[in-house]
Amino acid sequence: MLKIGTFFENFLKKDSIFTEKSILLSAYMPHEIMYREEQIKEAANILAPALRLERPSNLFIYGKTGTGKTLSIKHIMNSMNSIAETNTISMKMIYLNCKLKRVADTEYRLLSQLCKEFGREVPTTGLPTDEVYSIFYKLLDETKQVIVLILDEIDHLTKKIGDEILYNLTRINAELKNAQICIVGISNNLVFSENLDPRVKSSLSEEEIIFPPYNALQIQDILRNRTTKAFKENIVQTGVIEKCSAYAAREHGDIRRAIDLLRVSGEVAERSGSSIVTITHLDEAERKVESDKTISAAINQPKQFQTVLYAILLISPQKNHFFTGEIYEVYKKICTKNNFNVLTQRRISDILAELDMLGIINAKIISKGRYGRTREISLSLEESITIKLREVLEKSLRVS
DNA sequence: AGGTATTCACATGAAACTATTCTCTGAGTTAGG
DNA sequence: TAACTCAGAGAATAGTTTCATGTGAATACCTGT
Repeated sequence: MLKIGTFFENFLKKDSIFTEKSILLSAYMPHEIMYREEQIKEAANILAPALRLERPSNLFIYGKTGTGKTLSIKHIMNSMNSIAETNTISMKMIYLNCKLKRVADTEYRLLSQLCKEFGREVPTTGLPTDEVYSIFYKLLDETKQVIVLILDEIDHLTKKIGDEILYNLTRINAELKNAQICIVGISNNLVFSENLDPRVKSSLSEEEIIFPPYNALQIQDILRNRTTKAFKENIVQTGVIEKCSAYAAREHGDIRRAIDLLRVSGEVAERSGSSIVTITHLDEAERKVESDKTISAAINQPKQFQTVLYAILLISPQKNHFFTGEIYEVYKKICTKNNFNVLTQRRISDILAELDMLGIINAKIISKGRYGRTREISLSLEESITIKLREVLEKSLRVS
């Protein structure tokens, strides 16, 4: 039997192929941002008046995931905030991610986060929203200042609770005597503003910047740059970076995925005791990233989601596509057998739509003429993932 | 044959309900002066 | 009398249910030839 102590000692002795793994984590902030000079300059130009305590134009930033939007704006924010601090300018930029669950994904929570930024804790519940509004107004208007409010993933916010807050926020300036507020919205949905209240739309997008996706060559360049910093020399075999960026370019130029993939490749290589990262490791990493993603997506869903998904997994070996009604029958059986309470078909319909959104299943609404209209559903996962997922769900739901 | 009407099996929407978590308020209680 | 406790009212939120309405095309049913 392996002594666990020896294992750790060996682990320590074996030197890592990484020099600085944190460089490949998504939280890493590089000092320079490659291929985004233009966008950064443009954004900086628009926002710079804030440093002279003039209200900048509201700004809207579009671009798909992993095109450097968040990174660039944070970069600008950091430098502007530090300049404001050293020169004692009462300007402040605040970054909020509207997608984060239980942080800023509702009107109330958004406002309470803002209050918190100004050093005033607001209870998580129990207060009327109006109250939080007036607290925020008061805090804001206490001093003469310019606030730049960055709302990342703003499309999630409006999808969930509508555009009323945005309207209120854009209108807030008229009621403030001392302070001024400027809104920077970031969205990865390119047609986001289409279904926005026209008043909000016009005032929010006084200026717009579009972040185009990186092309394969740019991704390669960025990956090389990171590789030299993150790995020891000559660790990453030639061809790995090229293939990695090809993967990412295929996925609409998502640099985050490319970097993730590179890091996991390194981890895979390290775990298998290899001293170099090869293409085989990369391939394995791709599978791993993919399956980790779906499994963690599934496991983080509520019980009922998992039950529905489990029902789908039970049907899928028999047919390659099936309908809402069939799933509902199987689902009901599972529930009664295990003493879960059975939800209505209406709800299951919504759950199926969400599973589709998550990319776990593939649902298409078809009409079978005389025989009704329904979703035609198929599982969009590889077999190996399916098996793993089934095990995970069985454990989590305690069924068999 | 060709055209129209039906009809199925859900989809989609809106509103209302439920349970949980949390605050605020004011009445009642307690302990010390 | 000040401090404390505790129940009740009110909010926010996630997850549902209830009720109502919408929908695409395969079939049933006509119609006139």
